[in-house]
Amino acid sequence: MISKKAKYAIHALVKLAREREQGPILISEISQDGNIPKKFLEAILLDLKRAGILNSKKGKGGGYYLIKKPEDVNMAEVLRLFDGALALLPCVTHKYYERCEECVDEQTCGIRQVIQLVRDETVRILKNATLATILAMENKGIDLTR
Amino acid sequence: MISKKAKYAIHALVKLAREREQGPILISEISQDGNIPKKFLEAILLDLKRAGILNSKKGKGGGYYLIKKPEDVNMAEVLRLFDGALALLPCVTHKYYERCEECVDEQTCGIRQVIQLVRDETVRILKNATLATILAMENKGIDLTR
DNA sequence: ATAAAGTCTATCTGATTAATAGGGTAGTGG
DNA sequence: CCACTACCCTATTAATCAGATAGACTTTAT
Repeated sequence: MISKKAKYAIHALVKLAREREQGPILISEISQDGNIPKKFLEAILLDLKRAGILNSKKGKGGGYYLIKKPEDVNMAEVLRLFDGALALLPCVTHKYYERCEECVDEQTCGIRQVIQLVRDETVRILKNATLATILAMENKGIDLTR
Repeated sequence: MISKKAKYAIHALVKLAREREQGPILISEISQDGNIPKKFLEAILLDLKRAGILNSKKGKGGGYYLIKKPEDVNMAEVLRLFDGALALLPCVTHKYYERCEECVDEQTCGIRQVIQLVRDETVRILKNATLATILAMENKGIDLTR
């Protein structure tokens, strides 16, 4: 399961992408719109700013806005930012790699190979899922799951 | 990330499948073999017994043994048993379904659709990964990740 | 009977998640 | 230049869960 933090982040990003023509958007507006605790959201948006996805403007008429192009913000990046590795085991990640003590030979470990397959597919799908494709799906009412 | 409990469970199952011709295997042997805390492992094996995957025999010569065929025990089942839903969001699960408050229209929610895709692929791979296929991979030294 | 082995109940610690509070600081319009 | 707005920062908290441990109990083979 992804954390609420990541989920809130995605909702905020989708909103910011959808309304990116309208200038900076207030934290309080995003908060109300998405049922997200305001203070909690502040921290999330800050993280996204530090990650170079958003920027902010203070004072009257301020707020947050997207600086990356919607097609350049993918879900793999966002989930990694808030929840760390996407893989189900530390031994199949790059950045968060950790060896399993019980593993005699990592190269032939059957469990590891299965988890690796899952990870590869997950990353592939999440990298294809950008704010642009998400918006497109919502606009066109396409339902991929049917 | 999957819990240690699930990981321990898989390791124990693989061992029990590998050595299933040799009669019941002691908790303590599985424990030592896999660097798994014995008391912790006890609870895990009990869960697997209650789930109808293992059976046990008390007293001398006792221990745990597989009652399902290795090809009938898949990783989706095991992970669900210990970690609950495989999906990344509660709104795309069946058994653990929970609606997102912020979701206006679930049918067209772009985020949900992406997560649904990930879930479907994950389930597909994990259902194909049985104890039998894992053993086969280890025996033949096949490395799917290369 | 007795030793071997699984079963049950209870508890504990530490980490993490989610959230809240309250103030500090800095841009911006008038 | 000043007041307003809204971002920024620190600390704390409650709840939950993961992981692990302890000890007594029950069943079974010999």
